[in-house]
Amino acid sequence: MLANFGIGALVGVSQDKTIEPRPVTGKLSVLRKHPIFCDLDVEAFEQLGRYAKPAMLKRGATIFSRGDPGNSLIAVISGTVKISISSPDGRSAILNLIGPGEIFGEVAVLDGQARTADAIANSNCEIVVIDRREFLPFVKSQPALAMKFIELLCARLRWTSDQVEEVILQDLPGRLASALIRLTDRHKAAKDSRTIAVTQQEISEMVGMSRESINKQLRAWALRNWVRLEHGAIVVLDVASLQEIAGSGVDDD
Amino acid sequence: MLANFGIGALVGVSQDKTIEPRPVTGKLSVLRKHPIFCDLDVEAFEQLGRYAKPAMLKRGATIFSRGDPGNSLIAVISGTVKISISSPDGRSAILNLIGPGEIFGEVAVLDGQARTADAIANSNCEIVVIDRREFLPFVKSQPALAMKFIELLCARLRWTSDQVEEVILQDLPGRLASALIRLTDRHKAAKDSRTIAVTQQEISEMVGMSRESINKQLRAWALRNWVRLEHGAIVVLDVASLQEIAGSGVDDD
DNA sequence: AAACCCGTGTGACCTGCTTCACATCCGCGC
DNA sequence: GCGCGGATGTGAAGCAGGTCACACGGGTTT
Repeated sequence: MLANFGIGALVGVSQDKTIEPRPVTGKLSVLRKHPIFCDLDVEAFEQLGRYAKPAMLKRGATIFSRGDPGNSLIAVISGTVKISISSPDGRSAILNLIGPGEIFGEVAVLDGQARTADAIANSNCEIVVIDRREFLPFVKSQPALAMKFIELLCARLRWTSDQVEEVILQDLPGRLASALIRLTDRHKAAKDSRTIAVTQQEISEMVGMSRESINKQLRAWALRNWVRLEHGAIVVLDVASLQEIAGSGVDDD
Repeated sequence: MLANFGIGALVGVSQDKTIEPRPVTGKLSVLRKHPIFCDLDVEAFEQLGRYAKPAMLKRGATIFSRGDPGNSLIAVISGTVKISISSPDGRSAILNLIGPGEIFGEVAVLDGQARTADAIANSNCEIVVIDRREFLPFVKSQPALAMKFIELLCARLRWTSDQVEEVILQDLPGRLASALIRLTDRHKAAKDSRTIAVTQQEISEMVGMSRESINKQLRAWALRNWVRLEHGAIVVLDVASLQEIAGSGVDDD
């Protein structure tokens, strides 16, 4: 049962001595670059490392579900995690994709409320979990950290507001273009900034439109060499043209 | 000129000046209840009062526009302010309505980036403006305040995520029902919790659908006594039924 | 009271997107 | 290599909701 990969597995990982040759710090080095932690002094970061419980997840594993108590902050070491919500009738929407070196689940940890969305491993993943009871005092002991979190939350808020704006004001081409641009921006740290490793199904769920419609639009753009379609990935060739579409409701085609 | 609608009238305090012995602090008392400020000690709050520059606005006045530098935090004393965005082709979307005792514009102040939306007085308003250069140091001098802002940002994030969810997953009845419920929740402090003082045009912009469609749906519900429609207001009569619609994509009608 | 303006109410038509129903392609396990 | 499942490609048909074009009503300005 997949449920085993859930909270139980995550929280209880402390006892694994076999998997862990070096202390957690090795894996955690990806996190060192994250804006939240980059300014932390060495001792504090190692302290954090002691709180972090590592876990491996198989694709499809549930990390937490909407309504769960927000007991932990999660950082992704490798793989990607999908933050999504789903309606009773089976439709689902992807709110965010979290990649290596990023963290998620901070809202519920910080305000103590229930999780508002589901977190599911989108590929095989390596993550670390930090318990709320250890993390909150830690934040309070590091005054600068609180400001960092404020910045993080502001960034999230901007990202989410952008989504609202797109979905309400723009039509299919506009939304799709905006989404592609946001995704290239996000991954610009990666080697090939223009290649976005997502399926069309995933894009459709991020944008809130049907997979078929997305495919047709992408295809139209592929003919004009604005994008190139690959298996499980989209390569953005002409950012400027997409920005044109995203910026104003002007019709293309 | 309508401008001398008078502070007294707006604040809801009687015109006679006897009620208002002290200047700014009196107006600011509305803010004292706000979660951000309620735990502040007296001196700190008065300090804040000294930073606050009061202003009167006529309906339709622009407080800031998207792209402006985020120089100030604004608190509403009386009236309501509309946070919205608009596309080049004239369509516009309302992200939030800010009422008396609430604050807005904190994101840009906290992260130093540009404003992502427009703020416009939705009625004649009395506001106070706090400059970023005074406010940021103040926040840092009050450690508890940073945590308060974290909570505020979390709440905003939840509000905005809810919006994304609604807009992506739900159809017209669902979105409308959700919006009405959220609005009744917000105003439950007011005298009549079930009366929402918004026009149908405004609702349509919050929900991202046409005014006509909204009207037809509301009318259908009015026949069933789920709501009552008034001039510039909607009275929610049967919250449970609306929750039913909002909760699952089940079709009504 | 007449003239406005703004919010509301309502129908007829139009369209962008969904749904459905497929065919195809690619990668991967056996 | 063969088969299977997930990802992609594509057309036909339907419908939710948008757009347009009105009419009404009530409140406030002149």
